[in-house]
Amino acid sequence: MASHEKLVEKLTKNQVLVLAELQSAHAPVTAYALLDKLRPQGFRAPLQVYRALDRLMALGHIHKLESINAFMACAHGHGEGQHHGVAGFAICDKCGQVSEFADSDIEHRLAAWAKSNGFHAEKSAIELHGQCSACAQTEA
Amino acid sequence: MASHEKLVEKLTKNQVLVLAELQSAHAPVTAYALLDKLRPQGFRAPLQVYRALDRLMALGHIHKLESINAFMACAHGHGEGQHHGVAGFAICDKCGQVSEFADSDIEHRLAAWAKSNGFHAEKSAIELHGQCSACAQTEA
DNA sequence: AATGAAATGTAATGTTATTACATATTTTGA
DNA sequence: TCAAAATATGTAATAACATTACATTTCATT
Repeated sequence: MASHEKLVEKLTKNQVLVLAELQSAHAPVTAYALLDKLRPQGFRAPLQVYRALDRLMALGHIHKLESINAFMACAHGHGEGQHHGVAGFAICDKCGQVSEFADSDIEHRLAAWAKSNGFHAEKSAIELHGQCSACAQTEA
Repeated sequence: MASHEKLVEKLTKNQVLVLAELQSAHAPVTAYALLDKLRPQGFRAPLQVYRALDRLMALGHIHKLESINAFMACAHGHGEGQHHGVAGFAICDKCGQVSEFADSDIEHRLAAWAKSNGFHAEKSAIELHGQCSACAQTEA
């Protein structure tokens, strides 16, 4: 049991607040939108948000969608044996809906490219833009 | 012959200047860095750069690296039958060097995901971060 | 030359993110 | 326990990236 203690990450108050906001959003949220939502809870400056976001990303709890400068709670759980592979995102430019997906083939291809080119990859971003199923049907 | 005329895109002066800068850079450049480099050529405002960048991206001459807010000339040519697949980028966080790559397997997997999920993809961004071969050897 | 479309110029502002520094809280270990 | 060290927070200012709005010019076509 004691051997687990190091693994049990403890989130600080600000980190918990930011993560909770993102989890309840079920959609990407920008840093400044988070700041506004958390003002009632005492947030006053961007840095409070960005610091929490940095830590939550490092822990794998959230993702940054680089192409829209917004953040999303990770769709997967964070239990014991949960392996987090490379995540991909499909972003609907009409309605803003985002689907997270994982594809081990893509992961393997990226790893293969990295290996054969001597590139030491630490993180990746895969983002698709277009229209989601619903929006595509509602005529272009 | 005449049937080709519509296909021969003509770049404007500003677009040519921006593209030339990016091509000679052999590395990603930010919009404001481009603005500064082009001041001697008469550029005075960000919008002049952003407008040219938008058009060059639409034409496939350049790519935006979403994760670093910078732009790069496309590594491939733009001759007649040149098909431009999905491009991936490996960005070295140590030295800033960027390698562009194309992987048709990844392209197919993304297309397959999109098809089975009814997502109509229009563009994609694939960006790896880490250390390039040279930097990884110079010890972490 | 007159028209309309596309491109350009300019200013102001909006949005996203970081630096710098001060203060407070928590952890560690003597 | 208490002081030192490490971690987390607070606050202000500023930097970096991007767009809106509107006026003017250029260019292809009549």
